[in-house]
Amino acid sequence: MKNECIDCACVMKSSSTLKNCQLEMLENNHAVVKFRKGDSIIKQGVFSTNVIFLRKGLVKIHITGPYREQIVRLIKAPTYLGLPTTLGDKINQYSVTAVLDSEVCFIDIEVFKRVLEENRDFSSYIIMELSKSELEAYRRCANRTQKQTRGKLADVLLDFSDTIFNSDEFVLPVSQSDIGNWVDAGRESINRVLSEFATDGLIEMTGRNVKIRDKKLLKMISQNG
DNA sequence: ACATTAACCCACA
DNA sequence: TGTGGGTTAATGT
Repeated sequence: MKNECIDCACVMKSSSTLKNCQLEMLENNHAVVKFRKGDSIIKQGVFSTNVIFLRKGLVKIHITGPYREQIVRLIKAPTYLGLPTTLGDKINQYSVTAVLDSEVCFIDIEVFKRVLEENRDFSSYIIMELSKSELEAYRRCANRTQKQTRGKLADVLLDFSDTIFNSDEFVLPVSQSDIGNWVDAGRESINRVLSEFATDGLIEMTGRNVKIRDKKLLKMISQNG
């Protein structure tokens, strides 16, 4: 068989525990697809029979609420996508859109389930991931309702810096109105607070280029709301 | 909400 | 292949 899946992060962190026949099963039932930024990877409301593994890139998960589009989270490779929506319901409960150019691997749900059944380590790894993700969602939920915009925006900037880009200097991958939809604020508040941060010397901003100048203070703002 | 700017597409040379 | 114009989305106030 090709060794695409062995090197592929599809089986990341569990490759050692997957038996050859299981790898082969994945190998014969997957498809690698590239997406340009802005492309839709999963559409809310559509029937789905695939689990998706994000190999490269950055995506946003979002749902259309009663009033507007709500961005739930940004998530970078490598990670599984669409587990809750594919295992929990036949119809996708949310959308996933590429924020940067991305590469994903589609895996048939039945094959995925079979590997889950056959491989304990793999299943517990998946449960761990889902649990972490749920805890993260709870934390964000509390933050979103209780923090003020400056605190939430500080969170976002720190998230970009520490988790997503691992750098104090980065290019905002999403528009300001997207950030607004994400942290539950209007785009003009985002804009206002961003320039406020800039004049206060917390960050430097040219267009979408951001350089973090005072991370300690930013963390303070993040903690104190 | 309005003014300005940047990005994009398309026709045309 | 490059340029002008027109349109739309993003941004700043």
